Amino acid sequence: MPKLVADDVARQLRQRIEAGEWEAMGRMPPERELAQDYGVARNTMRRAVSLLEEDGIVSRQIGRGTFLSQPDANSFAGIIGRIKGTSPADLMELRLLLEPAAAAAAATTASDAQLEAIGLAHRNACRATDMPAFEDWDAVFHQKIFDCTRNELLRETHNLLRLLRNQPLWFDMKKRAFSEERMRQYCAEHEALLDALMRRDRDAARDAMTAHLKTVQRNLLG
Amino acid sequence: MPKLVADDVARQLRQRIEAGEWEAMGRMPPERELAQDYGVARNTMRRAVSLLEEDGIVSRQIGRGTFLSQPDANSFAGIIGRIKGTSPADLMELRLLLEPAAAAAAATTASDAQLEAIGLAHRNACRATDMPAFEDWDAVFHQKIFDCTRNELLRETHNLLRLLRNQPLWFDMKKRAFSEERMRQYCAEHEALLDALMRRDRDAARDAMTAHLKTVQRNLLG
DNA sequence: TAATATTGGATCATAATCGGATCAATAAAG
DNA sequence: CTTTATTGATCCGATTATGATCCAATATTA
Repeated sequence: MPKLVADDVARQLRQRIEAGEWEAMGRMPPERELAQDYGVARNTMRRAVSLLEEDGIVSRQIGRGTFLSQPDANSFAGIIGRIKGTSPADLMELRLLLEPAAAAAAATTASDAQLEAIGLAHRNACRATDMPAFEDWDAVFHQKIFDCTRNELLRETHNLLRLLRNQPLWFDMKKRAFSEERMRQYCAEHEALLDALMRRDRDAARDAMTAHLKTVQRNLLG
Repeated sequence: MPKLVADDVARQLRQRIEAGEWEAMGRMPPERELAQDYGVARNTMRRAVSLLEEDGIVSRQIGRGTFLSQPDANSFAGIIGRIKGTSPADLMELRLLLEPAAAAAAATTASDAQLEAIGLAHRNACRATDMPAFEDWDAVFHQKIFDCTRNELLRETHNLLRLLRNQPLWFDMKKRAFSEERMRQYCAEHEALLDALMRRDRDAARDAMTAHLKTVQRNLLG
């Protein structure tokens, strides 16, 4: 019956997956078991699952099983595992969402002592001569801005992104993109940002951070 | 039996650790004992504990035992630990940063199939009669919008926030704030958002999401 | 201090499970 | 009849769980 039983089975499986049926365990039952449940031959079930695989909904591994492409959406560990593989482009996009907002908040909520800490990190970064030293102080600079935020979750989210940037792959990338000239540019942009913060100018701080991150984005990703 | 017993056991152990079961003594029972408790071979239990070790949750020492490692400021585990204690107010603030941007992105990048999935979640949410059912479909609705985003990190960050909202304390809060009228209002706002998405109107989608989240914020926090 | 027990680390052979692949037989549709 | 999809069967290779045994480091006890 060229009615494509496999297509039909695939559609039903897709629905069950989207309904979140096997989300908890992150994997589907074995093909042999599914075949029996649906009353079809394993070959047919194999074809049905292959369709799901072609759509990227599941991935199969010999000897292990068939796994949902979005495993452990419901566990912190699973999220962390997947977050570790994110691309620099994605990360910069998220920074552009969070950091300007943090800068704006900092402009109004920062204490004088916190502003001084930001200034110190800025001056130390400008004094740096090699890439690792600059990167360290740059990280402190951005971190201190988030510290001014009253939002603990925002701070921790930034912490998460900072950890990602410390992974080996990132280090190489930053090293390639580093140059004396760019470091001077970053310092100038930090300076402008710091000025805005000290003037308590929300909008200027937001704009300065946005401009700075776009520079970084351009340098890193072209 | 390749049923991934080790993964399963590891998940259960992780839960017991997070529940603070062995926090007092700072260490876990011996592998041999745990293996017997769970009715698995010691090799399997070893693999399960190894998974915890890889995540930095525990550390093992020959001849001494397996010890709980306290969350470090610069580890993913530490960040997660602190994130779990964040306040609803902080969380809503972060949602207001991320979700409007995601909605705007979705307006331009969503495929027709994805829009259909969002619509399906919306209709199901409107049909819901009790709070848990509505919450489930509401979660799917927002999730599907992030799925349209091309940014994996953004999706996972939203996953993280969604997980936070699933914690028991949040559940009580949402239950108190729930009412038929509010559910209808949410549905209307979802409708407006969905309209904007289908019109491919970035700005309208962003504004609709912002308006919706401000409503939620008002209802939840007063 | 010395002997013993406990605990994690490591390896091995065995068996079970699972996806991958192929083939001949059968049935349905053009 | 030709084409195509399904079936049922069989084998393969990869992965995993098990049970057993030994090693190495630490803790406990005599």
